Amino acid sequence: MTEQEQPVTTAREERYDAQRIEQKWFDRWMSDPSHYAAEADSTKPKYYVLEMLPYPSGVLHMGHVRNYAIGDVLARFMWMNGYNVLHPMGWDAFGLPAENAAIKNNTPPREWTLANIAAMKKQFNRLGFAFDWSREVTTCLPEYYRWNQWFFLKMFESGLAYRKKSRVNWCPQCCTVLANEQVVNGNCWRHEDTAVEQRELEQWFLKITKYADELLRDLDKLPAWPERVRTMQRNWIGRSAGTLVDFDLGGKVGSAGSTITVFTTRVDTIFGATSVQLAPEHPIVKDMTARDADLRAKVDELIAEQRKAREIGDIGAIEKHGVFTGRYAKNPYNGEAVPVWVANYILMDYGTGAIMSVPAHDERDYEFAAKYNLEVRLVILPQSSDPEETMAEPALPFTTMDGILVNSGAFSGLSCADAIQKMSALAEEKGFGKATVTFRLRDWGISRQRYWGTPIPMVYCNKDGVMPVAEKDLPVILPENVNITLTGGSPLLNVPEFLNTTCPKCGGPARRETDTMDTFVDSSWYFYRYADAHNDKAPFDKAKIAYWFGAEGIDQYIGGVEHAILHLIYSRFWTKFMRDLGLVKNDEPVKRLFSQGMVIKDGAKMSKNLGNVVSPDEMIARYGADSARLYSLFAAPPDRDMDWQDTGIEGIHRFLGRVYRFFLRNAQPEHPDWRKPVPENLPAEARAIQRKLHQTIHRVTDDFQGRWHFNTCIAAVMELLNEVSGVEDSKGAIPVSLIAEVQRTIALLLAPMAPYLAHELWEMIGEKSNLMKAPWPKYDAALAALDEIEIPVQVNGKLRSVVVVPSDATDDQVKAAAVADEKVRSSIAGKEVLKVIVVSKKLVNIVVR
RNA sequence: GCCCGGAUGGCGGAAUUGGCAGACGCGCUGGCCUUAGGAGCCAGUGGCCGCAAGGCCGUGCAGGUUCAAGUCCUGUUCCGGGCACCA
Repeated sequence: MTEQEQPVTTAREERYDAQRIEQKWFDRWMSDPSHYAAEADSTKPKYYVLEMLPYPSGVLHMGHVRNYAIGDVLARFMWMNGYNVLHPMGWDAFGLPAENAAIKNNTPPREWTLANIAAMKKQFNRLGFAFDWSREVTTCLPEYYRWNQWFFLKMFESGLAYRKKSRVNWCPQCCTVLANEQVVNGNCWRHEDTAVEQRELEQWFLKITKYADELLRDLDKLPAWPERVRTMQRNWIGRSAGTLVDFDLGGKVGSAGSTITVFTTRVDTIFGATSVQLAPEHPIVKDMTARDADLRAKVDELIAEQRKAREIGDIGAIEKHGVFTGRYAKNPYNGEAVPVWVANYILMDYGTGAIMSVPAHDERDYEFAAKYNLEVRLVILPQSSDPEETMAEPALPFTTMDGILVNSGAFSGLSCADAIQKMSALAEEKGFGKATVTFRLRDWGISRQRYWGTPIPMVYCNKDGVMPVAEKDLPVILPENVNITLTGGSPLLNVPEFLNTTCPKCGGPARRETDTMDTFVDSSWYFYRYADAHNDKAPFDKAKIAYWFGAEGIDQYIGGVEHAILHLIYSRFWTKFMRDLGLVKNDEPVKRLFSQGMVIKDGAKMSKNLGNVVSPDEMIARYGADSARLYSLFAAPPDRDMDWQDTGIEGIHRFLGRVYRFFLRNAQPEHPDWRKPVPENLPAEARAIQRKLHQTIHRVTDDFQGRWHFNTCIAAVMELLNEVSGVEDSKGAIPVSLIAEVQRTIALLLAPMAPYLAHELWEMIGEKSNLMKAPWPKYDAALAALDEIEIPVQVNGKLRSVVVVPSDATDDQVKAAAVADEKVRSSIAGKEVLKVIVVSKKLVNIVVR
């Protein structure tokens, strides 16, 4: 039998053996450590693509595979398009799980973490991710965290790092403090069923609020970020413009003075204020309760309620109530004395902890006033284009800004917006208030009472007080062989050789800070370190940052939306601080951000509890890394949640098998025509293949550059394969040179997504160059064009026929063909043709009656 | 309560600019090949009516704009996410 006549079988040698192929290329790639390294002094344009660094838990999950597959595809695509690509990877290696593991397995956190890193690195490499390991960053190593300490000292010098006693969120499971950002619905973000407690502790804070305005404003500089993320950050920063107004108590109550300053966004309603409401923890309340045990008991109850609600995480759930203090305060606008209350719905940590209560124009105040029978005084009436509505008695509470002031002295008749401006100006002029802006954003508390983190480089001297460690003495090394317990307080308190030190100023005995830094410090600037990972003189060299970051930062950052607030707002803050230090020129760290969706199975996020976890190792063992990667790209567009289906990856694996066999049977690199150009004037069958080929290049390239719908890229290659899979039956009609072009192109198009198989195919067709950096195929519009096009013909908007016309047919010719079509004629027979709409090259619609 | 997403066959999804709804894959059905099949190949596969040709219906729901709507507008339901006594 000749080769062509052999029956279609999958003999042993024809089977797509992913393990064999992948092992072969794995060995080759791993033998060259600089295989994926960015070029040092390149004349090529740079492209910095980054995926968020993982926590080294020791085991990769499918979410990782998906996240890093997306980044890897992009990096490889950019290489093929001639860019100098930086695609680094590192480890977010500090954090509590290492301590938990230490307790459980009696393994030191460092050992445990480094072993996990080694294991995960192996998995990453096995998946074929093109990471430049020469720039690997591991945040738990002193060569990295010394720069956390260095930045901390710089912040301390600039007054951005400060210490204060404050009420903090305390997770009893973690035995440490949490940042506001780490409290989710009143629970710990790591222990979703553990309520966060409130404690008073001395803490280090970073003054992120200094940049609140800029962090908000510069969101407008980030059009290539998902709108969702920008909105979340906007809400988190929570800018609110309003007015401060002093209400006079007519005499000192205690040390907190005789003035209650309220914050309001609606000073225009102040003539309707019928009480002042204080937060239970307001300092003036303390004064007022000092000699009134009865009042104190009631206030303590309010405090307890608030605390409880905060711990449950639903502060809105408690019923509003309060207590009258017996005192009155003077409204400076009309001189009226209004009663002062303490209420459980007033928060001490927003605004000034005091409000004016305007029941007629605020929902909460209305609810409160109704309960205690406080006066409701209407001072705004509606203004509407409808005269019926204008100045009519509105339903209460009337909270909109579209209104006119009444009963407001000299301000009556003004619009709300005008009144706010004029009344704020008056306050400033008379000295009883001013326009102001408050933020929801709080300073970032970074102290953690844990061992496995960056030591805060400060010491406490009895003589000199709080002193920074000298820069030359960095790093402050985290000691090893520490007994780790979760009993509250840092394990470092029990390490005398760490704890006891000398004062940098006087040389006398001093005690080290034992708190370590929040691990979000580590991830706030790690991506700069990749540009100069081994610098031991500075966090990085400015010139290298200037090259890789340019004016706008990382070209493409990819990660989960769960970091939309925490990591990304801290990183933006850190960049602005570094810019002010003169270290970087970019205002923002990340130009383009992409948030990929989660991996779901059986309708839920994969989790051990639900038992719906799919192990990447198992998938790789069964189908190979290419199939795992390709399926994670094929199952859904990358920004959407992806539903994992075990049969889906089988389908992808079958597809790769079909590709492999198509090459196996049709590659003839020794054929004299193999490298010749494809002849012109191809027979129809060959021409169809050539057209499909160029259409496919077009579709895939478009999707890679534009909307990143890798699922349709893969579908396009599948269609191409379906189109050409019949060539074996038509030997002769298809020129060898065209088969060669098809095979070269398929290898190139698959190279970013399924690198192992693509490299094997590239070799099978006799190519010697490095596929990883081979030029991306060019599409030829003329070759992709159709000779004839199908035009659907509708009658009254319903499809009735399809006519085939030459692709250069005029609208009139198309119309003529449509009207001449037999099916069309029979469906318009006996009816009056009102109109014929011809959409060029698209469609004909005949409107009849 | 406010702010973002989303809803398309049995399933994942496609339709990029208002112009043939269901590409591609899974699953299913039938066939081929095989000692065998968890391999491979071919064909069919939105629903309803019909032997067929063909017809009617169909993108969460109710309206609207248009020659033409999954796509635009108004309202609404459900699902997911974020924020939330924020003054």
